[in-house]
Amino acid sequence: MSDDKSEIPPDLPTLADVAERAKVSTATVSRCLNSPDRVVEATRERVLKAVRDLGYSPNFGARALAARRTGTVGAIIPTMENAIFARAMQAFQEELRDNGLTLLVASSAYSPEVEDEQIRALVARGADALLLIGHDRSEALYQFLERRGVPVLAAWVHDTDNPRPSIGFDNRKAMRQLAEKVIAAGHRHLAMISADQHGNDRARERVAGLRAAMAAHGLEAETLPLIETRYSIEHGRQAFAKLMRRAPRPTAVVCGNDVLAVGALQMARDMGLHVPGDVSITGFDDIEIATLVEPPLTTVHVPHRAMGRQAAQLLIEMLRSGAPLAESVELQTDLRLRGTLGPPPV
Amino acid sequence: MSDDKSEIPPDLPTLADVAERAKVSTATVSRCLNSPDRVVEATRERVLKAVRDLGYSPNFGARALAARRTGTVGAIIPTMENAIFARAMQAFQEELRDNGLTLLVASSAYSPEVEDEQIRALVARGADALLLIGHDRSEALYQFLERRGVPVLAAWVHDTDNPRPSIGFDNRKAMRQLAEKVIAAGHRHLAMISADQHGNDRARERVAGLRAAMAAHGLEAETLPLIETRYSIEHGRQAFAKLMRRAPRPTAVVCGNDVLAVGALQMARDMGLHVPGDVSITGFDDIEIATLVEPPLTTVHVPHRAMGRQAAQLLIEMLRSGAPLAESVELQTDLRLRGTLGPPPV
DNA sequence: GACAATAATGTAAGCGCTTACAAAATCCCA
DNA sequence: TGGGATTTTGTAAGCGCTTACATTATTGTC
Repeated sequence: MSDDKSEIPPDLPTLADVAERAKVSTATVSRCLNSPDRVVEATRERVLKAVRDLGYSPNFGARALAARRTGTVGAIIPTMENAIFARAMQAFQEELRDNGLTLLVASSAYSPEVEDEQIRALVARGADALLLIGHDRSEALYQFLERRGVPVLAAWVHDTDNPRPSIGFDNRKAMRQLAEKVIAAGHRHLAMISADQHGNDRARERVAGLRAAMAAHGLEAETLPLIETRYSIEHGRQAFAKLMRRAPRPTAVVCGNDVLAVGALQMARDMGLHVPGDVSITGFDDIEIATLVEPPLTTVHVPHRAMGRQAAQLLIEMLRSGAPLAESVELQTDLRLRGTLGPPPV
Repeated sequence: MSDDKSEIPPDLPTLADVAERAKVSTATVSRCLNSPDRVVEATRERVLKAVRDLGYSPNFGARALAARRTGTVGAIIPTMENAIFARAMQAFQEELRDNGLTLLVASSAYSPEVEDEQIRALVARGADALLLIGHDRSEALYQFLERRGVPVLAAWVHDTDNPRPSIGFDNRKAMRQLAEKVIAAGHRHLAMISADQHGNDRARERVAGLRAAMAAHGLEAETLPLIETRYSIEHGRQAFAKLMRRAPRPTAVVCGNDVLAVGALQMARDMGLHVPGDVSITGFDDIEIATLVEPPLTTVHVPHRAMGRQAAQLLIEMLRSGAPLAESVELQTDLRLRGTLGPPPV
């Protein structure tokens, strides 16, 4: 509108300018850039020189429009604020980059509605493929993505019951293994702090894993004290305090992830409770803070980097083959038994 | 090439389809979507209904090509692996989103070369504007950006000597304030662990801040034991161990950021040194881990969220006005004096 | 009620690239 | 060395949208 001292639109060189300078057609220039081996060397060099001389770089929109793809992959993660997804995203991005693709990240704040919106936004922005966390989302959304031919890969989960492609691990099994150790340590009064299970299959599976272990050892899984709360240290603190007011007081608090566990640990310290002497605490994820706290956290180690890297590889494969289906990949987790788990107080 | 069971390109509805269904021209549909108030209500409703019925959503490439902008803002941060930039980026993204813009993030791994490459990649992807960390980069790069008319904002710095727009704080002043406290506590043998100063003005300024404080109090700033290392807990550990072998042994180790400080703290513990009894340690940034460690870290608090949010606002303003210049904004940091700083051992 | 001003809509020309197809150049071997 | 096979290059038709400008409808004024 009001163009005060409106800059003159910096008139950038186009393909045609390069073509003219190199005395070839635009098609040849395009080939030089996209499939160099379909052009004879002498021509290619001439063209590339023209590109350099002019400082040419292709117009993204035009390329996307003509090629009907953008070379962009989207990822929607629940949060960027803590380290849970950071490492995997870093690896994911590196691998994409090595393959000439760009990453577009958005976060959903653990809200299915926001996630829905973000997915549509990323697709509208031209994401060629999508990485999502978990499987839990509406059928309508999956249809929308299928209709648009956007391949989707779910990370952080491996669930043989779900046919959609995924890269991840079996959350239930992993939590169950950990829970077995907790029970083996002698605990009978367990409690859990979890993320909201709504729209979060990882959280649900982890709760189920704990319950399964309890049931297998004759503990009443149905009456497990369980608090669902947001993923933050502060919420972990509060949930822990609430659980400690229960009677009988839990001797072990299993947390759905490390962030909650660190909050619990802090609150235990503030309440003057000794860990693991008075109460044991476990986490899930094995992010960096797990080893920073004192005592270090007993948790489930998740291979974040491998998951990120392989996620990229799978997605690239899906993109190449044009087939929306890929085989799901299961990664293994392993237990990290550290200082916060011990026998219950006598 | 080989199209095994190649999906039929899902033929998505276009603007023209919507126009036909709503019995209007494509121009009117476009207006409904981009400047709804330039269309009378009845028409608008008819068009929006057609949009809904058809499940239409605009083609990104076409829109970018025709409108000569993409609605995308790029950010290049040194790393995604730790929390230093996470919170600010989260706020940045939220603010952009509220204004209908999308964020494209890349990381440079603290390498100027990678950063250069990433900047060009983001611009090639059609970033309309860019958020970068610090001012340190080649003149050629700035020229490239200017030529393309891409507004750039530097975050994490405020340096009145540098005319380019920025949002951030005075790293030197902040570190100096902290150093004054360290010296006031009685320390005479200081040491520092910093990030590589090359291509990192924040690191440089922080070192300068410490030196300035030392000089002001008659300490030999030139002989300050200084180790430059990568930003990771492990590197912080190693650097700390090395510094402790110096004679005279430093009584206070000032770290260029919290990640290094936490590594130092861990190593102190492993070496059987009491903090702050035997040695004081300070950080910079005040990220979450600062309060998780024991004792909690004395550090400089940086207003991450405010920086991220305001960065978005400034960039939006630059985009709107078309003017590549904006006034730099200085944010205030403040000291968080916690458990890791005490008097030197007697 | 006529006419100018203003608002709403339509027409159509690109935006800069990719790619199917056509044409030209080069290669290979009898 | 001729002529088909193959490689290299050119021609030109879009890709789906925005927007300047033209046209038509509506409003207000006297």
